Amino acid sequence: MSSTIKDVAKRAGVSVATVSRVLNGNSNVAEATTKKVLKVVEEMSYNPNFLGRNLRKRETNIILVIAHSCEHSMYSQFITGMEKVAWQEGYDIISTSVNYNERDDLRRFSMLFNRTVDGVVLIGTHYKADFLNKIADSYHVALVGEAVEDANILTVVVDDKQAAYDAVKCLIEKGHTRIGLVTGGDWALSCRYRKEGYKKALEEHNIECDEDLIFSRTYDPKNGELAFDYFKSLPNPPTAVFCVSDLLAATFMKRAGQAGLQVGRDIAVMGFDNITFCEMFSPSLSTVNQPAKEMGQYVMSELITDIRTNKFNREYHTMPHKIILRESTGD
Amino acid sequence: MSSTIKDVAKRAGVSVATVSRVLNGNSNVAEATTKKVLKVVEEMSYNPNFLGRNLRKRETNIILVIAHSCEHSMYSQFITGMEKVAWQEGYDIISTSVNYNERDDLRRFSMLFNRTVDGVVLIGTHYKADFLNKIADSYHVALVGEAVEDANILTVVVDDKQAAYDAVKCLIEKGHTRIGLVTGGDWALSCRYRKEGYKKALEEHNIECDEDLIFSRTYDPKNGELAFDYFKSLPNPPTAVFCVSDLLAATFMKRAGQAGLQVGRDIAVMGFDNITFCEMFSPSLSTVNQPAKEMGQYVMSELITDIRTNKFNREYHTMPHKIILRESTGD
DNA sequence: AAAAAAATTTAAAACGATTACATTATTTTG
DNA sequence: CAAAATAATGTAATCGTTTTAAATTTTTTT
Repeated sequence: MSSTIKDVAKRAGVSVATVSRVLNGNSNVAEATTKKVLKVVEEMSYNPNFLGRNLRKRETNIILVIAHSCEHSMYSQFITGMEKVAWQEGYDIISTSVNYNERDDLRRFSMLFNRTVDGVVLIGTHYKADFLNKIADSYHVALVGEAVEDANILTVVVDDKQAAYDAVKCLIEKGHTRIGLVTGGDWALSCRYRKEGYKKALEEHNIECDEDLIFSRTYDPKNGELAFDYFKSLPNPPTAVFCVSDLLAATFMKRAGQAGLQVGRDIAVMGFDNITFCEMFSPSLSTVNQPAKEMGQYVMSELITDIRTNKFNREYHTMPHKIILRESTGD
Repeated sequence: MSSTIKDVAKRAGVSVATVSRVLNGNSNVAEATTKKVLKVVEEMSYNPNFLGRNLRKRETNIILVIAHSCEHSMYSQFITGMEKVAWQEGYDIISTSVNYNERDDLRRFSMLFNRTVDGVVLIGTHYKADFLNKIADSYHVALVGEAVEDANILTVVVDDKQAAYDAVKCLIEKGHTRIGLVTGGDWALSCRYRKEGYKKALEEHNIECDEDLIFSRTYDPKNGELAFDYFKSLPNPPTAVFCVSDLLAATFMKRAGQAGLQVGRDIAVMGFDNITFCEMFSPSLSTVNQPAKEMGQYVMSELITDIRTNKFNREYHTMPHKIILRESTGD
């Protein structure tokens, strides 16, 4: 059994209060005492039990990050950014991933309810607004990477509409007029906004929006392949395609290659997110970059401020995206 | 401020002990009382504070998973497996990723030392044996996916030597005799074993091992490209390449494609891990599958047993790998 | 109906820290 | 030099639970 603050106190010949003061860097303790205590702490390799500490302080200095997959490289960037700020501020970050299951998903929040963590950041979530709003009344919660409609919660995202607009405009400027859209369906807010941006770009360049060129299923990567097959079956297929995620773009390209097309020359493809693999694909994938690390930093900084002041910041904050051109869109 | 067990007790007209018993499913409580208490719990939407509970019980039922990147799809499989078992057993899993930094890395263990978690699983770690052994004397720690030399700790891995042997043998059987190895260097145990397996396969098929065909750097993906450039510069380049990770294989293939080679026809490439993207690459990547989910289940099951019985299981357990053939190795 | 046994319930003591308040030792000040 | 101010330390309450041991109530047995 590991030693407690009492053991340290006894061995150092002081009271537990003094030990606690030394360990918490309290100024009102004589230098000699400090030394003596620290020596004993070292000798006994004492580690304070945070259950005791946290119970008394009524805080844990831990933030939970809930992501619906930890595989996504953008998510890991979010976390890197969050961690940087959190550590600076004396907080730790832990994470857990969800898999779309009502019962399990609720369980993810239990650490918030039972006070194991001080706050939660949701990455790319699909919880409903009602659910989130209710929680956010009494706990500190924030969203990053994906907004939720009507959720009145601190949210940090890119301007999806503008980003999609820029991406499609870029394809148009390369001379394309028949541009396909591969999207995840209207249930995701980001997809809705990206579709709007897509349409706006076409409109502004006097290109009629052909609904046949919109392939809308889910984010499941295999839908990239299906999208290609579908487009190929059209009498007048698109010469460029904008996919709302790099994974969809990846499988789209894969299928295009199998069908004998050379992506970048025969057809242009643009993704979204700028995941690590974009550069590894052949051809490398043009995409829209989200400043994930910075987004993570921002959201964490705001959340910690909220926790400390016990305020509830409901800001909807957008951060700048960037179009990254690689081989998949040709020259 | 949220309500406590005291508030519930008062409102239900019973003692806190009774409330606690109801909440913990203790049998010695009258049915009527149970109902009454549960009703109040519901009304007040009471959530027990786990800091209090955990302090008293001296356990948290949380396991921490430390991975050095959460981007790797195999890691996410490990976690899926671990989570399955953990949940069954009433444990929760949280995770954190490390980034090779002495100071930070130690900090990852603090949750173990300060009793915030009951145990730790390390995924693909590079901590040193001394460090781990010392910790494992007093805390519950396990390794999965990568062993550490001389670490006397519960470890769950595949038989890397045999796996590499099988992979290379497969290339040999496809008629290759000049087979390159792209490895991460001898500091990683898995790389050492895989190199041994590579050599053994050559040897058993009477192919002389040409040290020029071994490219040994780090796991950094860009070394795949460098490996290709290096091999291409040889007077007699390999016709097949075995890479110790899919990421190395991916960048190798990418570079080969850029150089005008058609992977699968002009050169065969075999990876290791079977990450999600293997199927998305063009051509799709042949590889060695690790039963990551099952490995996760096994390690978690053993670890929890250890925690409960306060034993320290030092088993080194290997699980079956599988060669997956796709396009990158041709027909 | 009383005694014994069983079933509930409660009061109070943990768990391991922090911290308000009390006390003692040391300086400073008039 | 005594009184006041300050610094250092100790005592004990507290955080929100669980759980032991004791007390109470209910049920069963005689």
